[in-house]
Amino acid sequence: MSKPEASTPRERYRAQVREEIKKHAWEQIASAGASALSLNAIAKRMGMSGPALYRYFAGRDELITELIRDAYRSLADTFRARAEAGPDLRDLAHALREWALADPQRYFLVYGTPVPGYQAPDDTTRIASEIMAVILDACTAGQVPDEPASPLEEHLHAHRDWAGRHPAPPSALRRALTFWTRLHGVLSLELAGQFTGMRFDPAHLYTAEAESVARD
Amino acid sequence: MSKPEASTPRERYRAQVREEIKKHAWEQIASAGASALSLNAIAKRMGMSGPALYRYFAGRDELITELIRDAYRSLADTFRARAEAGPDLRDLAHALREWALADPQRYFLVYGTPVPGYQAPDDTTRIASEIMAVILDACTAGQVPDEPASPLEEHLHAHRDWAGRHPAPPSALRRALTFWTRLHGVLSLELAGQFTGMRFDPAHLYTAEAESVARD
DNA sequence: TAGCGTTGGTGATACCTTCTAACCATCGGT
DNA sequence: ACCGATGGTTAGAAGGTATCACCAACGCTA
Repeated sequence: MSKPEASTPRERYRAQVREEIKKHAWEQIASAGASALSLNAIAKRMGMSGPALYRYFAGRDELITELIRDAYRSLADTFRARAEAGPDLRDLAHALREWALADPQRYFLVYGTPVPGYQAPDDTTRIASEIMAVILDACTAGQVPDEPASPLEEHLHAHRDWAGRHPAPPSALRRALTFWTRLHGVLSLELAGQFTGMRFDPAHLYTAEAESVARD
Repeated sequence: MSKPEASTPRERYRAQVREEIKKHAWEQIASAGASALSLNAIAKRMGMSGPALYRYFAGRDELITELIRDAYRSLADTFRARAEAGPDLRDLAHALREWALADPQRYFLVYGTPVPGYQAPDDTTRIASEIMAVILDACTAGQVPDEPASPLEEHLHAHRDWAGRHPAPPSALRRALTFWTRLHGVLSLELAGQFTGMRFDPAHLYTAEAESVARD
């Protein structure tokens, strides 16, 4: 999942055990949420007792941090993979939804409720901007160079540090952000179960929102 | 906050202690998130020891459920209060953002990451539909009776149980949902700190999204 | 091949949490 | 003045994180 190559057999064993720990952690998170993750329970399921896990992770926080990192990487990978088939916003939107529905708690680990004190590791921001670059590509692609910029677009263009060195016009900056926020809006509410009870199909709403960004 | 009137002095005292417990709970949630809520810590801060709180709440879950209920009621109240000044979507959007920024963790308690097993109490769905009714009012107000309905609007109209007996045309159903999802998309990402690092002002993006629903 | 440092695993322990059980005090109505 | 309902206490079970001291086993090196 992360580092397939290891030189010595010791390191290979270590990496393998770490992966097994993470595997059990994901199962536990998927079934009861991240807040219910228990190192003790993982250890028991792996046949070893309690404190052994501390040889592989400094503590619960470091394990969760590692899972967040993996989730980020996984999302970035699926985005990049999809983008290689052509920079289409609808495709990206569909890939995002597939990825989220495959494991809702994994989505929430990345985009869900944050713990007030917690600081995401700095390399996740690098992955986040990698994701944003793919979106910016797709937003820049099908667009005519420049129409007159709206006030919002002026503002975003004035603070475009987050776009890095990407040559996206102001309108693409705005479209990339609304792509992100609109899809997250529908998706997170759907995954949170806020639509259950209402009988409509969230997929239709989702594709309509994706369309609203693609055509404008 | 919830039941100001009580007959006997005993019940009055009980209600008062319950409110104080909730007050401390909110402080704790605001500073460390809902997952870090500790009944023991609350009891200590109130000068009484441990299990006394179980005379007032059956357990941690019931306390959190009560907080969620209060949060829902608070949001519905601010919505209704704002709606009495006239059914304007921009005003509602502004009221929502104010309410969310006042206490981000309270927002996440309502719309944030759900615990897989947990079931929201059924009376929250009643409050949720009350909120939705206000939005539907505002969406129906400034609208011409009927343009040709889009496929999404047809679908929503075919499954309009969630709108109750509200006389909203198909276009209003769609606008109400996108109002909800688009604003939640910007707001939740902002509150989660996903925009920190990017230097732009989320307020501009938020008002632009509110505008996008108001004008269409 | 013998030695030995590094590494992985163990049980004991401290300290936290939720929550139950048993006991006691106090309030308020009859 | 009595007595049940109510509120509060301590003790304790069960389970969590995390540290410590100890032990075994692996693998490199002399």
